[in-house]
Amino acid sequence: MVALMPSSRPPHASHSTPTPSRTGRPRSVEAHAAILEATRAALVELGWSKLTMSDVASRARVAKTTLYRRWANKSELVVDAVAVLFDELRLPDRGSLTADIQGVVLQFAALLDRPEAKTALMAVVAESTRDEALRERIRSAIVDRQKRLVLLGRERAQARGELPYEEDPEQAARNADLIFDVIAGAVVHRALVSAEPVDGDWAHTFSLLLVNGLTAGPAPTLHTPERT
Amino acid sequence: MVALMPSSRPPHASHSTPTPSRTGRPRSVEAHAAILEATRAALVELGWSKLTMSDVASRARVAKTTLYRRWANKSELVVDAVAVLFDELRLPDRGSLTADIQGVVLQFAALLDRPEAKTALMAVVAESTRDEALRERIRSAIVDRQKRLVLLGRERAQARGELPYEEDPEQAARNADLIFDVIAGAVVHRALVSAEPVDGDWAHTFSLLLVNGLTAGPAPTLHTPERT
DNA sequence: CTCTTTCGCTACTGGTCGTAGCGTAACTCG
DNA sequence: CGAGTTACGCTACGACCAGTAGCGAAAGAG
Repeated sequence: MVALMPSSRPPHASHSTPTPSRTGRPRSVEAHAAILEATRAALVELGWSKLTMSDVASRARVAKTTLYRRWANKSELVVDAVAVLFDELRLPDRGSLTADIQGVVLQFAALLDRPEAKTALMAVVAESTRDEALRERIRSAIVDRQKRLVLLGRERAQARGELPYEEDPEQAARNADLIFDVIAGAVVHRALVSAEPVDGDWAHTFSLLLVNGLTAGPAPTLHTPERT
Repeated sequence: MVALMPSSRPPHASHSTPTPSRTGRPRSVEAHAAILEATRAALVELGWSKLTMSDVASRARVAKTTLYRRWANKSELVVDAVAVLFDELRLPDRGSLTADIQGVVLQFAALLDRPEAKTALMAVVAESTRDEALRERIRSAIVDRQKRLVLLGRERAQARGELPYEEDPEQAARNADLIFDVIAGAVVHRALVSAEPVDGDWAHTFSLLLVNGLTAGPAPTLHTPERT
């Protein structure tokens, strides 16, 4: 995890620095948890744009100043509040790569159906286009953590003989990133932009498409063609 | 187009209703264009979160009240301001489906690299999770309009014999939607969430993956498997 | 017991949203 | 040309929010 042990240090830390300062009154762990919980509750009721720091503070029975001592702004707080939801994602072992992908797609869709995740995710990504620190926080707290699902899925598929083992580690990493962007991107776009349901049917068709693409061509290697 | 002829009517219209009211002073077309232009400029300089209606008004040399007479809020204004950018997308005819997809992916990536598109797109989608009217406006002004690219690409591929003709029109529509979500979703995720460059190499590998997926299995038909 | 840091509280500045009310400008119709 | 209708620019306003400052008190560490 990233932000469960409130590890003080400079103004706004909340991740990294496992054993930082030692003296003085420690930050309250209960308050930390209460704030994140209150943030999620406020997201459900109010959504991103109408969520206010004062409201979160009063819900968490905490002074508004305490919020600003721990998070620089609304975006960073919301990232931490929502990040933990994504850690609930699991890769089911259903016997085939297609079925595994379908399973995780449905889980991801269920997560995106929760109002607090729905409204927060896109908003913080939007903010991150103009905030390097926020982008890094999203990456470390959410995105990079969930790549585990792709890596695990590939391992299983390789063990089953559904996917070839890749020799070049750089190539393997690029492919994992590609698969991650395709899966996460497609589901998010379907659920939030197209606003159409991600049901078992869609998830199955999509999984089939992806697995076909992965296994048909002999592992698409890089060509570096001319641009536009 | 949707919002070029400022077609008055009730408080906030700006799309639909081609020839509505007839009497009274007509809305200024110059003001309309100036406002959208000013909105884009403000997005470039300030980004979504720091963009204010007052600022847009003064840039467009227009009273703030005029903005509110035409758009209900910031989100709707920004959707109209940004929508026109997406109409510049073209499907190049490069001789093969893979190359065509790669070309449009690179164009889309270039569009998402523009600060005004980058910061606005995710923000309005985030808002739309709690605003049905806004969601509909995004759909009609941006999303549905760009599905033309998928339909055209499929037509060309079918003419070349790269893709089979689909008999069931419902099935064909579902597949087009799927492809649209996969392409747009993957590119957006790569560019804005993973924040990694969408270069010719990535676009080519992705296109290969997608085309393989489309042509390998005999047109993935729906199975409707059990959920989760 | 002292030092250090966090805490809750109050108060404040600077800024935004969105609206109301007014007199004026522009256009249509008869 | 005149009457009716609608948009416009302007000013002012109320409500609300972000983020900060300064205080005394509390909670641990050594």
